[in-house]
Amino acid sequence: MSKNKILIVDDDDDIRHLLKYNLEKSGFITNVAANGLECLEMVKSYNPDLILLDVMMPGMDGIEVCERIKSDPQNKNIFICFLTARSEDYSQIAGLEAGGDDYVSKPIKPKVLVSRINAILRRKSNEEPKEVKNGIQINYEKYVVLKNGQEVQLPKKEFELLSLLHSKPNFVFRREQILNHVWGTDIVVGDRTIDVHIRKLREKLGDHHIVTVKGIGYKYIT
Amino acid sequence: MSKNKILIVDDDDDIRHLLKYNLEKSGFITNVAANGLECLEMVKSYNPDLILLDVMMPGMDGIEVCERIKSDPQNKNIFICFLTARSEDYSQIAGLEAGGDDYVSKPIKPKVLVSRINAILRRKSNEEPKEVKNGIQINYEKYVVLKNGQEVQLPKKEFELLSLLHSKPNFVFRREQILNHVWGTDIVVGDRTIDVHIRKLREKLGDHHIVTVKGIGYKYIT
DNA sequence: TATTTTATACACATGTTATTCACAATTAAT
DNA sequence: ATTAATTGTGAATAACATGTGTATAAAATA
Repeated sequence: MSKNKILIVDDDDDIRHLLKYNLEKSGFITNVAANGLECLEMVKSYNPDLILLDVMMPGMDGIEVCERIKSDPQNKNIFICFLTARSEDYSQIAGLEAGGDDYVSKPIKPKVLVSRINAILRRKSNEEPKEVKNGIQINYEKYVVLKNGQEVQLPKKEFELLSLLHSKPNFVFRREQILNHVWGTDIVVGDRTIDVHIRKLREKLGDHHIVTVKGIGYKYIT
Repeated sequence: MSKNKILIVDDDDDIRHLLKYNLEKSGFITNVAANGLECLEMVKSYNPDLILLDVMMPGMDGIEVCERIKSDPQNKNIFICFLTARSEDYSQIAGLEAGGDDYVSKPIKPKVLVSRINAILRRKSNEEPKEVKNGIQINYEKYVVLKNGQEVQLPKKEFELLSLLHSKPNFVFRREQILNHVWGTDIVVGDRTIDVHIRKLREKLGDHHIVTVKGIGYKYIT
């Protein structure tokens, strides 16, 4: 795999340098642009694999830039990751609709960013649709579950619980393991909490997906 | 059994030392790597039995490291245990799909970690002879017994009892040994308890697998 | 703040599993 | 063959784990 080229687009000088420094340290090839127009030009000349795109910029904002890039089919395999301030909730949604592939909230933690970038690039290389297991498919980006193609919105805990079981079908997760991952090692919840969430999942997805292994835990079966 | 070699991979210095200290105190041989690349090299030179692998690392993240390791069939019996923060994206837990065998959530409690590691290594030593013995095969992950390919769900005690006998075919386990393994040294049960469980196993699996050795105990025959 | 949704708690119902026990059957040794 | 020790068996019960209805707390949302 050749090294991945990343284009950093932000009007803030410090942020550009911070990101450039960290990403190069992590083995990426980078280039920078200070505004939307520069960015559009760089896309042609530099041909990046991924663009880190600030949403809020003077002149053309990130969303518009994204739309313009994505409107050219030639750029369809350039991934775009928005950089957003935590407060700008709207831009996140709008941005993803505009064709963004992910977003990272400021303040940016380099470690988080790198790992997120790796995730995006991994997704790129996979590209294959997520596996459907026993009629259930999980979309981590949208945070929804697809049951026979139908979107089902699950509350956070239920989603996480299902994700966990679904991630390794037929593997029996011990209650302790489930607790550690969905609730965390320090948080203490009652004995019946897992059961209740399992019940809700069964109500929503049907009884035949999650099997109880008495004395041990639960498993998602295929 | 020779001591088990554990490779600790984390970019955080403190965590590396904490883990190294605790694991060595518990009798493991350890070595450390600070990032994915180092890890890959250590895999070749150090040949660990188990890798504790941080998921979120700058540069190559844990999942990618895992994928690379597992892609080499030579490494198929190296166990990988992820270290994950609870907050991390669940798509990352899909690391289990990447071939991870288990995971531990941060913050890491040394005792929990050690016991988890022991469990993994035990599983390893059990799993290696994944052999079908006299038509019966045991799958520890799924917690099921395969009788001529048919899955049979056994209650916990029965499963453990069968596992024990099955682990050493034709070896006669004394009743006292069985008691220690399945029930533990402190728990006291009546004389007939073992017999009753043996009976249930025979009912479910057929009479010709477990043989009574009068005055001594039982054995699983092949 | 009011309202709705989500998460947890808890008591109890239910079903399963583990254990006990009295006695029958088997075995090995005398 | 008789005996003593040991194991098998059926049925009862204890112990336990999980499911469920409902209440309440906490969090998210309007």
